[in-house]
Amino acid sequence: MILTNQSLYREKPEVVAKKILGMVLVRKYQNTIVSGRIVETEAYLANEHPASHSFNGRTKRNEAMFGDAGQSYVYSIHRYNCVNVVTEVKGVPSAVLIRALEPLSGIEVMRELRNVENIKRLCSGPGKLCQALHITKEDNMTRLFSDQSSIQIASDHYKHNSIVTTTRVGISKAKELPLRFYLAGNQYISRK
DNA sequence: AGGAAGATCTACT
DNA sequence: GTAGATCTTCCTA
Repeated sequence: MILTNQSLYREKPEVVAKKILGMVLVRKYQNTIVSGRIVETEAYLANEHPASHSFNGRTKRNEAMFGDAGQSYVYSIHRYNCVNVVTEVKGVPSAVLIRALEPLSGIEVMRELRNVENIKRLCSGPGKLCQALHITKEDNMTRLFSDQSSIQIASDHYKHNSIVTTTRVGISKAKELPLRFYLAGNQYISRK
């Protein structure tokens, strides 16, 4: 298991979205390592994209998207949180939403935090995986490539299946764009 | 100060 | 499939 380099995230979000598929999201939570393989992502492009949070300019909420590549952007929607990885250079507000994980370690902790037994339902959605890994607004703007951070993205050189590309989920604008990616045949994605 | 919208999830039918 | 929960942020007044 090796940490990722920050330079990985300086590329376009649709490139990063595919690169981090198959990598592992690692959370240090109360002396336990809670982790899962990233099996589903979505790209949100800088500016001019009506579906992106950054479309209407910089606000307190989307501040992290304007920051440097490789840091987290955590936002809340209804009663849940979702976590993104910021991409491209500082000042360009693009990001990749992590939509689903295949649980790897700390599964009992996930079950407690989620109050759900079925392993396929622990992390099969952006709000669910944040609950399972206890990711909150406190974790906004965490450097995911640093070994100092309590949330990281790492690689275990897993050889994954081919990547399926579809339209994004749950948004009302620009929903026709093919910017959602997931691992073919994986059982832990949020939907087909 | 109040209201509306949202990159969601669960529990029903 | 659809309703309802119920949080944060932004917009308007």
